[in-house]
Amino acid sequence: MPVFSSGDCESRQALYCRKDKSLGVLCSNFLRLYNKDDIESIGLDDAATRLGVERRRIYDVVNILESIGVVARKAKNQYSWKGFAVIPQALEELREGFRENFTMSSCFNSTMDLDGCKSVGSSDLKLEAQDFLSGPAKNDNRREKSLALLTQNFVKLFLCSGVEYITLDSAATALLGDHSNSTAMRTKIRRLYDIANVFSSMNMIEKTHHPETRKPAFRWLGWRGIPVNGFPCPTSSEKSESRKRMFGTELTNHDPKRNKVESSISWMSNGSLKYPLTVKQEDSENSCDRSEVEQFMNHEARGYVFGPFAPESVTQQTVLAQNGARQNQDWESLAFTHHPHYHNQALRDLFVHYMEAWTSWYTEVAENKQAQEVS
DNA sequence: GCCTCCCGCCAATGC
DNA sequence: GCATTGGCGGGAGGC
Repeated sequence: MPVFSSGDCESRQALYCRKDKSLGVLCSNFLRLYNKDDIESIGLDDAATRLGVERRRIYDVVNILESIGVVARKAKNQYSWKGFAVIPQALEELREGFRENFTMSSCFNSTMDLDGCKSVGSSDLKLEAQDFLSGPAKNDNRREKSLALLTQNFVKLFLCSGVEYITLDSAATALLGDHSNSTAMRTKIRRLYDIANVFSSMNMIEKTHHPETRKPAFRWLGWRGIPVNGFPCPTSSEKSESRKRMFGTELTNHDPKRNKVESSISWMSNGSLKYPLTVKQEDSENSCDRSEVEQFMNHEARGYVFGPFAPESVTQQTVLAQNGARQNQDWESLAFTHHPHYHNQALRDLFVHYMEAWTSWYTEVAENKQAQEVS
């Protein structure tokens, strides 16, 4: 008997409800089930039985989680639970691996690409697509197309390009390398929806709209900790979205203004590509604005409140102990580790300015808090 | 109408 | 040869 029964559709027991079957919900349930100290190994058959799904679906979730290190394959049918603590390191490894063999040239002026096509906008990015696609040798066809590798490359798109919003069709084009094959594109986009569902349920990305094109797009949130009580902290764009997607639900199209899929990528003749990006800007309504930082810092000030997925080893006291003097240093090192490494000088300067302002503001907040505690 | 993505077929791979 | 793994795309739910 499944451990987790249907949620929204419980009253419609006999009726089929697609939302209950989504990969995002399954991922949430999977994490809830196995995020425990005493979990050493995860049996796929056991997981399928307890979650009430086919084994095939467990493979999807496990492959995606494995690509960011949350689980690791031990043996046939057996995975070990690594936990959420490994995610920052896994993300950093992806970034580092990317940096080693990736050449990127940012151009923030409206330019012409090599085959003469006008670039999409003022903030375009040229990527050497062949360098970007990391993974096994090209003749290893099956592995090359694996969900795990696709997941890692999808994450790299966010981590290493400096883009804030990515549409799935542009991601598919970037990762596929051949946008003329419509069947392959559709398949790739299907897989990206799967990945997006899982990451969204973990609050690592959010579905929103590209501020320029208004097309459905995904915004990278990164690993910010465990969702509070099963629901993530609202982000700035969530606040501005009139219709909100709740944690653990699917990413079905809820945009009242549907747009026909059209690739926003123009390809260069040498295989390089351009795709629209929105560079993180301080004054952008969708960027990590001050209120969002405040909200994030508020969590820190009183100790992060872990939700149902919280590692049990992380106690409130442990979290509190991390506050105080070490906090600023930790945030700085975290920021250093995870900040985008812009090749563009202007962007780098902007980021440095942003970081300095943030650090200064945080120091002030920390000092005030300390003063309050003393008094 | 069409975006989203579940479902299960079946080929590749492992034992 | 059987079991496991997982790519793939048809087609239907949902907005």
